[in-house]
Amino acid sequence: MYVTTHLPETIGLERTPPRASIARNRTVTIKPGKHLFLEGDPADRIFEVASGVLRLTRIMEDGRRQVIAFGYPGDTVGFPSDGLYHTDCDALVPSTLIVHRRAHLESPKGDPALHQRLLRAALREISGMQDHFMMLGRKSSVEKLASFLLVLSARVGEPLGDYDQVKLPMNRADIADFLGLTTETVSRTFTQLRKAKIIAVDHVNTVIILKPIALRCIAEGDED
Amino acid sequence: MYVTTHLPETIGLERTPPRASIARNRTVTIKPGKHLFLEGDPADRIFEVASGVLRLTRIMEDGRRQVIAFGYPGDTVGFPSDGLYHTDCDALVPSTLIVHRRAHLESPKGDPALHQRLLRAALREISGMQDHFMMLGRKSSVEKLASFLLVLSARVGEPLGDYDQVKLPMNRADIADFLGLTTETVSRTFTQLRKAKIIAVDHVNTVIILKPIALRCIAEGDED
DNA sequence: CATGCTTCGTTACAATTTGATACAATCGGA
DNA sequence: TCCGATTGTATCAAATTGTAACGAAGCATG
Repeated sequence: MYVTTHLPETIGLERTPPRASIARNRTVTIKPGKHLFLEGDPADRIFEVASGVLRLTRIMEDGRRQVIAFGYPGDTVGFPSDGLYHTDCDALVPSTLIVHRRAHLESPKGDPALHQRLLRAALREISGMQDHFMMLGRKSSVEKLASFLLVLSARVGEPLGDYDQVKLPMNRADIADFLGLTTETVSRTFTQLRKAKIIAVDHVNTVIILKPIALRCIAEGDED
Repeated sequence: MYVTTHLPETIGLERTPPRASIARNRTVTIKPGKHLFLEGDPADRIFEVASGVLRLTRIMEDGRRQVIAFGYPGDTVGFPSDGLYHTDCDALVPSTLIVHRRAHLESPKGDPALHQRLLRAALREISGMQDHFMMLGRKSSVEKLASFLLVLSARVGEPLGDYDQVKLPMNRADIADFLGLTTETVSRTFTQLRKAKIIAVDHVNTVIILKPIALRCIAEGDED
């Protein structure tokens, strides 16, 4: 999910290019469910999310899935290694992306400022992933969900009266696969936070954070 | 733990510079238990492991620890974000490191080839971390340990008769914190693999892989 | 507009894995 | 050889998962 500033959202347009034939345009739009790239595809382009939400996943042969990250506006996705993408990437909602050539990441020739920016994004990515390791390896299910909601709240929360409201474009299975839990556990944990009046859930995919401080305590494991 | 080729090992020398005052030498040595840097330190240097093994960790306020990675020869550690290190790093055995200035990662001026190499290392790092996500989030304890031993075997295994031998410079707690388990579970799982005659354990910190194929099956979750 | 289908989320209960605790065994350094 | 740290083992508790059932929401069809 990365940790960056958020840009204003715009609604994605129509034209969705078939994957692997992305034109040399500066921006591109992608519809929900459509793939931007797959694991193993040659990675000639790097994408900055301008609006929408992307989902980066890896799948094991037996079907187990890990959501590596959600790509929110301001995030950069598609870092190559050995010239290939190492995750699948698809859109959760209509999204618009700024397209960069891999060459701009690899060499400052042509656009040193862009090179610099992509490089910084890669380093931020490493740092963000290190945070997530702690989450996956050492946090309990409540701590995971609380942390997740807090990060989303900081990134894309919208004020609603005195509270903060967070829309969840992903379903429970996505959250589960992101946090290393099962959907049932995610569901049970939502209920637990709801019953403790720390959050309220509206229409399944909107969360209102009633007690942000309590949520933070839980996320960090202060007592229970 | 990263996935790269291994260089020949050499024994670390005497002089251990105090952290944060690393000279402008090209290489540096570090003794077991000594810290190369801490989370939050200004990150002016990037290090390539020439010999030895490093441990990168993050610690939560309540003491919970996550081993982010082990740094083996060929690995690069110390990628900065916002000019700071985001993990602690110390040595498990005497280690020698090649020191690079951060500037070489951030700009090709001065040494374009080095810039290129550090950049590639950062991208490999991202890819390697994505692998580890799957490990932490979606694998069982046996699968985790089997995967771990296989990667070590591929990276630093030594032939021993018909088999492959792996030395473990880290203790059970390190392995546990790397895999998101407890030491007891790691211990149990070692025993389990030992009783199944898939590995043999010599002097606690040397593992002989008796059935590499069976180990791979377990690592990938083929049956049980 | 009603119907049936499907997907998704929630809940209850059982099963399993993992964690906690305690203690014995082993290893390595003094 | 002894001592302390690490590791292994056993037992029990707790947390998470698996299973199954159910209800709500969305969608297509008649």
